[in-house]
Amino acid sequence: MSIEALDPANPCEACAIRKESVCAALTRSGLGRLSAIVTRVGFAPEQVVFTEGQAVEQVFNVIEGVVRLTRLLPNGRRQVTGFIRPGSFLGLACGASYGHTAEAVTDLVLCRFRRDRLRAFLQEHPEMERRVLAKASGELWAAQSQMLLLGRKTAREKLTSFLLSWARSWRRPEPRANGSARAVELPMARSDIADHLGLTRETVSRILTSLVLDGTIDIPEPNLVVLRRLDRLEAFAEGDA
Amino acid sequence: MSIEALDPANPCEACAIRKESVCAALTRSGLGRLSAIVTRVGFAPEQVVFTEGQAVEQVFNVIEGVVRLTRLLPNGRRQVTGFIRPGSFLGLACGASYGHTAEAVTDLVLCRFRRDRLRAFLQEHPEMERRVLAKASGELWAAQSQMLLLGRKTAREKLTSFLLSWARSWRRPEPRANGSARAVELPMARSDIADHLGLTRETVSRILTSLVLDGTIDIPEPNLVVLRRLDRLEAFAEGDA
DNA sequence: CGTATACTTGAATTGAGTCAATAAGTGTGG
DNA sequence: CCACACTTATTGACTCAATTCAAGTATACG
Repeated sequence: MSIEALDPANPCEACAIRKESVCAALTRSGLGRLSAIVTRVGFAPEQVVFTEGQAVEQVFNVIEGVVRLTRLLPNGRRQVTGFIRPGSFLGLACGASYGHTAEAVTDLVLCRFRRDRLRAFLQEHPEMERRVLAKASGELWAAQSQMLLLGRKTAREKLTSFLLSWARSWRRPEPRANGSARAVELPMARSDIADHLGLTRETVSRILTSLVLDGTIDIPEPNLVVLRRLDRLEAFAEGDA
Repeated sequence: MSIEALDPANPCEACAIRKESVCAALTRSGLGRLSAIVTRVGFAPEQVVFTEGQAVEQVFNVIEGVVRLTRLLPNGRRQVTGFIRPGSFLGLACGASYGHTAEAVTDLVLCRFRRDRLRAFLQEHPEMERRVLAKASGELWAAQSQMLLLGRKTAREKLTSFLLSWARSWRRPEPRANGSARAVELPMARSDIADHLGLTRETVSRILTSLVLDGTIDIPEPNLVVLRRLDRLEAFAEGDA
């Protein structure tokens, strides 16, 4: 199912997102040794990377694409606990088994490690381990923000908060700023957004249209949102409206 | 504001909750060295241990009592991100500043460490550091479960899930099992529960009464719940009803 | 004892969900 | 290139679970 891409020499050194990833802490020689224990793998949209409950034998660093983390309730209801972007790690802060299912939203390129090997590597590279811990505490912070959102925000606050935080995490592509407007790609489906925010796809749709109607955003194509009025979005996100 | 309790000799070795805490991994001599960098502090109900946004200079191990972690929205809405019971750590998985406010629900006894000192200690005691990491990944798992609860469960499912998980975490006191019933103390206010579950205090109250009326639980006093029908509670928690 | 605080209960309201229909893409094979 | 099936997104009408607002009751406290 997964496509192996064989990069010669020292692939990690050439890695596009190294600076934003946990690997940033490593020296050239460290990167060389890291290259020895890593495999690059690709996934097509909707492919499953790992499943909730599985034993954690592999961990992944996201190089390209977006990953969706989900948890299911017995009766089929779904919560998307997060969307993971390049530079983040999958599976490191898990215990013995994965706490959620990870699926590809877009085409995906991941670095795959055997967990025990990476653990051994980290023991010899405390500078990198420190960054792993920092990422983990960032994850916890994000999880708490999400609880606040899910428990105490209205539908419009949820959606505007989401748009803003997604826009902020979107560093790479062109900000395409024509008059303070910012184009943001939303590669995931409306139902993914809904399941992330504790809403239904219909509500997500309705609120997006209402934001278009009042000129706050534009949706030239379903997966592209132009944030026209950041000030107004921020006001909505804080509930001042 | 905080009361210092001066224990002589090797206080850590005598610690009642050592077995369930991160300190369990330490040998006697390790405990001795740990004693040297720890201070026991007490807090009265409603006292603030630390505040969201403060720089993390101290970290705490909960010895006795219940701590409430909260996050606020600008307009005053509150989310209780968790209730912390003895054996858990406060502040370790934070970055530079606390991600939430910690307040005493009951009378509290904490072990206080200077963060940098504990960090140095952990570097010399990887066996304990491993337990710290395990606790952190447990926290993350709990956070994700809470997201699922907040985003995708009904009020009754939320409340019954909460009662069950609180009962499970309640290991110390007498199970008081007369006919499979289990008495559980709920030291926090209804509004704390509501803010934890993303509900209002009125809804919490109403659902508790309905559970009493159909014989699933009993509430002999406002802060004591007797779980009469665990089977039924579990069914409610899963949404099979 | 009066007073504040927490909890419960009731009635009315409403935000978001459900159900149902339509529109807009997307891809396939003839 | 077009017709068909298929999926995803939007829109509308109606419903309902949970909130809001408003008492009322119990409990603790000085």
